[in-house]
Amino acid sequence: MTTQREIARRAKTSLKTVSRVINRDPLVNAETRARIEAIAAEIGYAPSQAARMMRSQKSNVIGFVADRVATSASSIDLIRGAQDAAWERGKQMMLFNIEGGTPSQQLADAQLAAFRAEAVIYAAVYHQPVELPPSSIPRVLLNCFDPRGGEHAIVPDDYQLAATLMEAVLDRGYRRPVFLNLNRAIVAAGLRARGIADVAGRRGLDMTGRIYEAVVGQERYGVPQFIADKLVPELMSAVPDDRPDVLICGQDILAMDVYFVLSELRFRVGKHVAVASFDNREPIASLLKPGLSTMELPYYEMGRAAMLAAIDPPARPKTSRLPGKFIERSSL
Amino acid sequence: MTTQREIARRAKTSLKTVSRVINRDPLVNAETRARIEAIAAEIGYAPSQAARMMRSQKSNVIGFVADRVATSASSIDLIRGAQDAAWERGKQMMLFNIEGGTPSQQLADAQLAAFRAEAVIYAAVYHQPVELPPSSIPRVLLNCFDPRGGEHAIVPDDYQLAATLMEAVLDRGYRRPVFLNLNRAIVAAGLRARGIADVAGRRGLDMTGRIYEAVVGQERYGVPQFIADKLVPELMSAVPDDRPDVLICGQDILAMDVYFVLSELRFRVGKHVAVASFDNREPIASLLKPGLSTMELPYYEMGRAAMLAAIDPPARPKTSRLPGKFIERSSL
DNA sequence: ATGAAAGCGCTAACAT
DNA sequence: ATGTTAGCGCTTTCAT
Repeated sequence: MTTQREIARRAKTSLKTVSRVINRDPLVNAETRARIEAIAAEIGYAPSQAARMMRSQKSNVIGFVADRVATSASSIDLIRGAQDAAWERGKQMMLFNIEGGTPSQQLADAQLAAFRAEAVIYAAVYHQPVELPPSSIPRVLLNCFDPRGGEHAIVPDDYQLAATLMEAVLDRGYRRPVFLNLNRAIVAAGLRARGIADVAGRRGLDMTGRIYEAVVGQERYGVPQFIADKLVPELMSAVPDDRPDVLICGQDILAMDVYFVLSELRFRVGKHVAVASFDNREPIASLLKPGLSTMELPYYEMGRAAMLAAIDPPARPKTSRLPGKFIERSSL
Repeated sequence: MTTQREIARRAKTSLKTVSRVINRDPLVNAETRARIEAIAAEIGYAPSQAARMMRSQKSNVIGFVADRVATSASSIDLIRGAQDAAWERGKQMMLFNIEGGTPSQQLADAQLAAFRAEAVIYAAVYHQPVELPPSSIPRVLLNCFDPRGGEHAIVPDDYQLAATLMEAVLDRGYRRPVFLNLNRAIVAAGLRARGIADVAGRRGLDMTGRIYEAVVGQERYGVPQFIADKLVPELMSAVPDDRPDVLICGQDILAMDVYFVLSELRFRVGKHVAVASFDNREPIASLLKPGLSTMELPYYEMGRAAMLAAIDPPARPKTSRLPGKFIERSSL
């Protein structure tokens, strides 16, 4: 590999002048600059990040520790958002996939320390509280938060997502919505139930007894245990005037399950009963027939926000809640 | 950050001895070692990767350039496989997501050069030929290959995948299979057609006129254009004795589409007609009712193989074809 | 506008 | 078994 010293030798100038040119310092004679740039290009000079890190004591590295995230499809967008933001700000993101346990956690920490990472983003698979051991470098929690509120966190605004979706549902004239919610243990479930109930209440609709826990566990590949095959037939067996006119599902893959159960029962989605959901998990959402109307979770934007917060840490820890977007297809 | 010098000062020993302890060089007195290790732990010493890189002229960094891969769900497994293998071998993988074009490609190259990456893995979204500009560092192509054969490549063995699937189909007694293949422009399509036709021929079945191109384009989120809604009704309108008894789909999301079309036509999958496919794309494959029998693409193993090849480059470029695994569910 | 010198933290090479 | 010296490639500091 060629060095600045080599360029200086060829350009018959000093090391420092070469350094200035490489670092775009304007205080260099235009002609000298041109000559140096030509030589650098010719010999294929590439600055050594290691030497820079060492001398400047700045690594420009931000760690991204993904707790099982890299296994989960939706969270690629978290990674992409963070990567893109890092790139724009001239930072190098370093990705670590850990499996919950402390052993891999510690290995990741050691690597991050060795690279003198300036900050770490810790991302979880689903919106949840986490209690992490204290960290010596700035940390941003992504899709999770410190229940004691001591850390900067970026999470989806599940209350807003549910409220927005409920408004869309009611705007379209549905009056007998049922919400097939996530597992109660999941933070999002509580926030969404409130968002839905609040909007309903404001519109003179009582959701009491219309919110069910339909997603029981969380499994590999994000395929949890659903109870749609028991619950949906029950709900749909009511007389037409009591029967739900729309099934709001806590996640797209539950909606997919619901589609199958409904089809089994000879109900046609979008005709006999509407379906709406949360995630906009592609390709499922657009491949279902009819296409699934669903709230898109702001994962890409969350990834970006986390990276920006990691690069310029806010003065005091705060939690940012990012809104989701309603994606309209024909199931609603 | 503390340094080895600081440890040496406290331990009243030399820098080099500390270096030996940190690097697990056995030629150190056990007592000295213990003392140094205690001090290191106490002051929270972490070696500087930058200094190591610089002095040893070894970066231990392997680049992973993902051409739109990080957008695509299935290819997370490529990344996980590579990451895990890198980890085991003490290497740090550096992930770059590029968008096909040369501008981001060049930025990634510059970063990799700056970090003095020892090798690069170049991964494509689907099995395809690629012609890349020559690279100064060892390169491994993942899920793609150099048509001139000049580069090391890791690809799925699409011929084997199709042959294995076809054997499973015929073993189960199906005699009127139809193959809804991928777009002809896709390398996998040709290999699979041959695999299926060869196995059929060996079993006295002629696939002529039974292989269709049912996946037309390749789009965002891996949702291409399907022609199942035209083709399947046509195929299924034949008299029962001429009608396909199994539809083999080129990918799981096409299979999902086929499920919907069949349901529309009042055919029940697994009862009136079987379905099989390629990908094992979760959660779709296990969420479909009945569950989809499908050939799992060996992405995780491919990622691993690519990383191992990147770390220990083979003497001469070769193409490794990795076999897939039949995942049995009840659609077949 | 340019340059000289020092040194970031570590390990290779060579003593002792 | 331990220590000394030098230097990796760069940027900081301080001259000129």
